[in-house]
Amino acid sequence: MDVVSPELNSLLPDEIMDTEAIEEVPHSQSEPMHDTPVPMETDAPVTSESLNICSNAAPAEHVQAVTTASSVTISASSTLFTIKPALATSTAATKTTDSLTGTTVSTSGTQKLATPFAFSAANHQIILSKVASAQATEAAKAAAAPAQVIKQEGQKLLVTAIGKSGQSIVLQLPQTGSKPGVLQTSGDAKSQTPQFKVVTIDGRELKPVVGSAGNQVTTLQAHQLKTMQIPKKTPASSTAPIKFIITKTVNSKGLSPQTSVTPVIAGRVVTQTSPVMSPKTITLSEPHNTTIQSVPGKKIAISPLKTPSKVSCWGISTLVLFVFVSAAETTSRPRKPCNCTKSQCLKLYCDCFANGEFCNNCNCNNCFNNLEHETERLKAIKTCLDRNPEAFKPKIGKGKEGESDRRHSKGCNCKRSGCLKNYCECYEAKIMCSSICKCIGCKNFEESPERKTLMHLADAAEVRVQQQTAAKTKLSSQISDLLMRTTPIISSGGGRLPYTFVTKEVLEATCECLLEQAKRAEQTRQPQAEAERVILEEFGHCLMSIISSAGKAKTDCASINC
DNA sequence: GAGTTTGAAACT
DNA sequence: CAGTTTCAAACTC
Repeated sequence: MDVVSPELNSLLPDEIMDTEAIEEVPHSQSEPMHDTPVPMETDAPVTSESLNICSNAAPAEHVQAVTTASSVTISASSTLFTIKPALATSTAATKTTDSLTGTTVSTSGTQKLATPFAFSAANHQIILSKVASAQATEAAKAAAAPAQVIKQEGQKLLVTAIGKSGQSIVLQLPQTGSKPGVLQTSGDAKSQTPQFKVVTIDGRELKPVVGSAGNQVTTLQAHQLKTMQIPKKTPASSTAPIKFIITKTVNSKGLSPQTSVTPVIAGRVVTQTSPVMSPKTITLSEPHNTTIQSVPGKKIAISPLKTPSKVSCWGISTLVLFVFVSAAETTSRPRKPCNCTKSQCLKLYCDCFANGEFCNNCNCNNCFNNLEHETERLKAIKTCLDRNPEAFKPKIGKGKEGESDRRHSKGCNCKRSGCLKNYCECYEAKIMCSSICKCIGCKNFEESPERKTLMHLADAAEVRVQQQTAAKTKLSSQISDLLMRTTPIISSGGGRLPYTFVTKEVLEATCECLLEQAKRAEQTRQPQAEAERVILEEFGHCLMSIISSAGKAKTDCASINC
């Protein structure tokens, strides 16, 4: 379903609508852009910068963004970006390569990124990107082009864009489908301001949106989509945000309406650098006042793992912050706690770290995989990526044509397990070994009788577990029901069953009676059978007394209530 | 729960 | 790249 209105189509360049070829999308004609990969290095000065990441309530283990007073690490695909404030004095130059574009990001003191700044929420992804204009002017350079998604509420995404002098913003929603769509804000051609775009991916439907100038919140509807002119920046309003609410419609892949969504992240790309010669460099850093804003204590990490299937590449590479937003999703996919003892959870031995997540409720010792040790964590991430640029990519990917849909990206190397135990990463992922596996004595292939037997056993076990679970649920339900029916107290007009009178005192008295009978039987040297009989008989008397008392109490109560 | 086995990750 | 060591999870008892 195309969620973009014809009206919008006429307003925006066709390529924006092409969600199938987002990487090759040329720039708007009104906004001259480079149509070649952007050089990632530039000596252009940094004008200003701001990266602002916050989370309202995202579960710690799912929100992946790390920011500190000194740096922010963002990774896209296998790329690691370390973003430092403009005033950072570090001279340690680092380079990372964007596997998607093949370009290199260099850092030296100040991180310069010829990339858009992007982030995502849950399975849908939002990419905010700052796109440099080839003809950007000094005025444009000075003007910030910020935006940030503040949070998500149900089907709505609240996006804050800080107004920029003379900048026009067009918001366009993506087409549905599996490929990324584009939600773009573009700079005003006349003012030659840098472009600014917002991208959504994963085929999520977003209702076309538009915001009106001024500091207000607007729910944007498809028919409202239009070009918006942000008023000239004034000192008084320069920091005041213009807010948009992007309303997300539900599609087959969407979150359920009941999903309690928490957001997310706010990202802001404020400036770009060189206006003419190297307009593709963007500087990101943290704002002065805050890092994690909305919800203290909530962890935010930038995951090097959660990579989109495709990332916008408008002549520039893309930074993507993957953010998971749903508490419900968290509970539905709890991460197994790690038990690392020696790795400080900063090596790929640690599953949490390997999945780009913070340790949370783990059993690890000396854990550094947390916000308190973000410097070390960032360094460790970089080390891993230096060693293997695909270290954080999912190991289970799509196989070659003609092969299974899913296969291990590297293949396993099992020698003794026959690839039929969870030691084997293929088996653990419930996929069969493939031609790239180097395993010895593999039994994890389609026709393997051992594998079939194991599968049958596993299926049977699963059925058994399901049955047991169902039985437990039913029993629990029955108990609850029984308790509910016996809970009503006298004052409510209901009656108590006799056993509710079996208090501690009554039990003690009953036991004393039974013991007394036992003593008598022993003293009179009665046979054991006779002793048991009198004890049971006494027990019956006790029960009758309890029942009788209960009935009497009920009667008394009824008369009182009358 | 302790000890063993296993194979990926890390190291040389 | 190959061999070795380290590590944490899987497994066994």
